[in-house]
Amino acid sequence: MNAKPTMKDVARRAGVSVMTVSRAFRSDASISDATRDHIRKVADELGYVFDAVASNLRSQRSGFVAVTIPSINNANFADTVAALTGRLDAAGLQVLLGRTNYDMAEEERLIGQLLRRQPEALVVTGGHHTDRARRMMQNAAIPVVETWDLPCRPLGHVVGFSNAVAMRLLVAHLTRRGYRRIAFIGGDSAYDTRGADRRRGFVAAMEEAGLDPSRLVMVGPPPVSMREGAAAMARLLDTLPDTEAVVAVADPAAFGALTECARRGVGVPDDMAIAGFGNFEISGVSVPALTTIDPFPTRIGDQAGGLIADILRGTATENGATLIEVAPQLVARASTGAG
Amino acid sequence: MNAKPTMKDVARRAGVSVMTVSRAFRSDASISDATRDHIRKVADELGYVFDAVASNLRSQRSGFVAVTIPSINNANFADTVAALTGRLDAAGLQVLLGRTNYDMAEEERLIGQLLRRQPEALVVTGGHHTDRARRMMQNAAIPVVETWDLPCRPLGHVVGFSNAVAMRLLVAHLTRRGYRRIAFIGGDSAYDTRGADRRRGFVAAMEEAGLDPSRLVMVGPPPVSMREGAAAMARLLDTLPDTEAVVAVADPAAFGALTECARRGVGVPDDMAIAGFGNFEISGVSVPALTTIDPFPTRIGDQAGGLIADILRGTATENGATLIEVAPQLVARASTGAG
DNA sequence: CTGAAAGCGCTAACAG
DNA sequence: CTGTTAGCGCTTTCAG
Repeated sequence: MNAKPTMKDVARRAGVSVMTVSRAFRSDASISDATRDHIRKVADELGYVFDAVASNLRSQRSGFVAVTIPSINNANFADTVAALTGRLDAAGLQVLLGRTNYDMAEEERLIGQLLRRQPEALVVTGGHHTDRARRMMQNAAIPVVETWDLPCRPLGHVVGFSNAVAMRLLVAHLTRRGYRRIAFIGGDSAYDTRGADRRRGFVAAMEEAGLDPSRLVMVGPPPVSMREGAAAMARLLDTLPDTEAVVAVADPAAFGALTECARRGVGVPDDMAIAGFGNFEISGVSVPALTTIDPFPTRIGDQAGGLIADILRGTATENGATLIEVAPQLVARASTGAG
Repeated sequence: MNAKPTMKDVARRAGVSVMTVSRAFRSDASISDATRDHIRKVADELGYVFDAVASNLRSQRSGFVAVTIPSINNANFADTVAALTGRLDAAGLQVLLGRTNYDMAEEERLIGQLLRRQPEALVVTGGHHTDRARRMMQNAAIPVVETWDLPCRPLGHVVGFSNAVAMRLLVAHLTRRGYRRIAFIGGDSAYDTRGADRRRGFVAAMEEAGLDPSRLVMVGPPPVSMREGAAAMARLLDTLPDTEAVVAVADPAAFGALTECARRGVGVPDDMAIAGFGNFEISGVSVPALTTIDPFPTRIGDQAGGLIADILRGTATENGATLIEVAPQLVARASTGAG
């Protein structure tokens, strides 16, 4: 065995032309079953591996969909990517995944890298981007889908929800249950734009309810870890001990806060109510279970994937930009006295 | 603006040859700084995007490293991928990630898909593969690294540890602290090969200690969720109430077991000791904190990434296969009466 | 340091 | 249903 066999080698050995071999490796092409089976068998014997790089260049179709997420290790984004991958896989498309680490500058760099691979569509998490990143995406002349947000200035398609509105659901739930002195635990707003949106939503909802929105505990850059959630709760209990309820930017932080209460013998929800965001697995299992918001990550991925598959297949109208709102839902549980 | 500009367009506009433009987009090529700056500026004005597909075909270097992991949403694998990505990124390589869903048949399919993209190296999680997958990887004539395991028949390089030996650390820790009736909570062994290795390691260690290794609670296919961990603990408390300690196949399941004890008023560690695997964030934050094994996922990713970067750069010896053992470590905490 | 010619492996477009 | 011709956009190779 010398160099890697190409279609030419398969063609020679199978006694057909290269073009026929090419057809044997595609699903739609018109070719007799007998010929296809024969060619495939010969290819297997030779250890032939189809060269997608050459195929992509000639056909000007990469089969890639570039996807950026803030973090790989986050159940919400992972669920979206899983659903998205499933939909795209069914359409013969492959996800090219990049992680921004909650950093717009890194997102810009990443998008530049990904676009070199000639993706057929681009899915980004969030609606905040650097100007250069916006320009690159617009110039790319491919469908762009922003997710997990409802951007003010959409680049193209949108599959998401308003993070601010989601927080209102939480504040409304807490005020309905009689909580007044409500605090917010979040990350450094300079980085996590979705987290900042949630904080703004919290503040706005508190103001509308005529409550003091100034109980804000900000920790380091996102994601806010369980440990940071615990530390934030410790700070809160030390400095604002009359706080009645806490909303955390996400469930892991909320769980951390819960553990701090457990360590200090602060009863949840009797002495302190706690709510999170994301409906992570832990929020349903912890004792007590955590009230949270379900943003339906799988639905987001399904919708985005379906949209892209339709557009690339030419099925979609593609008249302007699609806006698919996936409405988040309150999940009321014991940590706020519900359930 | 018509079609997407190519190097030819940039070359014409910059008054140089295509070759010079090509050089302007690489770091090593010999070209004057003035020319490079000029070309880059022209390219920016034109909105030129380097076409990696064409570059790959001609140079026969894709810049891809294919990586398979069982699940995206798992802190351990995510940490390995993050570290790996960091190392490879520094070497100008891009990760092409695929998820096997803990399924060897899916792994086989995925590897076939990934190899068509002409990756320069392949990193797989685990040392168990279908025969066809093994053959594909061997025929690919690229460096293969198996991780998170110490395979009996390595395909090439290995960066990992013995899952069985890791369980011995846990059993030794528990017996040292006086626990005798120790149970194991794990997933359906037909699927999760690493989980099955851990179960075997548990059984072997129990036998060596002269203890009964038959307290096994197997739940569904992996990953074992928190909820399944809780259900398994419930079953255990109902059917084998004299059990003194539990080892779970991974931390989430261990945490689920812990919550079931909390719901039932079973004291941990006084009435029941619990240990997990993976040193996930939750094991350090839960109340009580969970004893676990740290498999050093970041170290695995760093080592695998460094190895590949060295090999592809031609720095590595590449005489045969490298074996890098990353020894896992016991993290003793309150859930087994330690810490 | 810069340029001209050739071709990577495959498929679009057409012809039969 | 199968074959022929040309060429995707870049880089290797060689020459200046």
